[in-house]
Amino acid sequence: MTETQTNATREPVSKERLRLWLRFLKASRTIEAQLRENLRVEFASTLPRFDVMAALCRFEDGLKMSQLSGVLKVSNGNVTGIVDRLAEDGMIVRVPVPGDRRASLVRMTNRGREEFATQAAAHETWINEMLIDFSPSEANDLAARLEQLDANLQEKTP
Amino acid sequence: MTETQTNATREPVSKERLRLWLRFLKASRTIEAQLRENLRVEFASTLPRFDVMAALCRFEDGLKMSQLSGVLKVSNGNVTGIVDRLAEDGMIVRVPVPGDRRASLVRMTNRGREEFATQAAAHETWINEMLIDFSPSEANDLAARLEQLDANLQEKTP
DNA sequence: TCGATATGCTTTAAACATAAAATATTAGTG
DNA sequence: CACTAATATTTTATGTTTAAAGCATATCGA
Repeated sequence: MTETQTNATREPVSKERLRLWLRFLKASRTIEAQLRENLRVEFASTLPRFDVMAALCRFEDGLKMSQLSGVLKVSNGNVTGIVDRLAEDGMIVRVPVPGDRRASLVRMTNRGREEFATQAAAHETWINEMLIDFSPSEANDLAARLEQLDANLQEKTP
Repeated sequence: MTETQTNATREPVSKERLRLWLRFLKASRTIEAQLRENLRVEFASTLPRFDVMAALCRFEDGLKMSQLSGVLKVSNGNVTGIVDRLAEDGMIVRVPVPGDRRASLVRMTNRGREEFATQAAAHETWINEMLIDFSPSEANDLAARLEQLDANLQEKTP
């Protein structure tokens, strides 16, 4: 059975969707590259570090390593290294979990929260400048659309 | 001068744009992760390998290493390794350039073209399924919008 | 309780990524 | 023709990322 036949039994393939993905990916990479550069130059930091701090700031009670890698969609082993370095820099701490000697909670320190507040403000400004040609309401609409997309994708691959 | 003052002299920061970026990034990562997984499972390959083959298929006459890294926007040294592995697998070949003993053209082999055709068809199907809740015309509109965004971003940072 | 299995995390191996140095070749200039 | 600069690529050093293997600990059913 060929691909063409497989598709024919389902639904015609839309070239438009492929095109959308290619544009999507390109824009995403352009913005990410700029953010990386900005973080490196302004704060001697990286996007993964920023992401980890952002996640931990959203969850005041801390997150377990596995939860963290789940939230960030990054591999388990990867998180270990990033957390190691952030802990060395005093931004976060590992706290033992009372009932479970395998796990540890990762939480922000006060110093980390302070530092992140500064970085987050700058980050917001950078994004705002890069996406300046989206009006707030257009941004809102598109954000909602993307949230719906991601929700659908998540439920396809749990 | 503080960040806040800088913003005040320009334009109020839009929370909506930040939200848009966060959704954008999340969806992008979800899709990319799925593509990586699919390429790994179905074809024992990776996204960078796919990207190189896609670029070489677009340029039938082959590309020099430096052109390839330019098209893909990755560093020169990086391409060397990916091309080495693809060449080992017989997907591509390095051809000496007649007038210039420094350079070599990288081109697809027939086997590589065949293999890529299979992978590209699968790739298109995966994307089509993941973006199924975008109608072709909505996909078209959004793709155009993103192309415009990326063009604006490029001209900001040449 | 005990053995199997699941969970939480770290370590490891391979691929990928960048920047900078090294190598080789070519082109231009006096 | 020699000297310099430019070009094309690879190598090296360093670091990131993922998948999978490896420990340690927990949980659950017989």
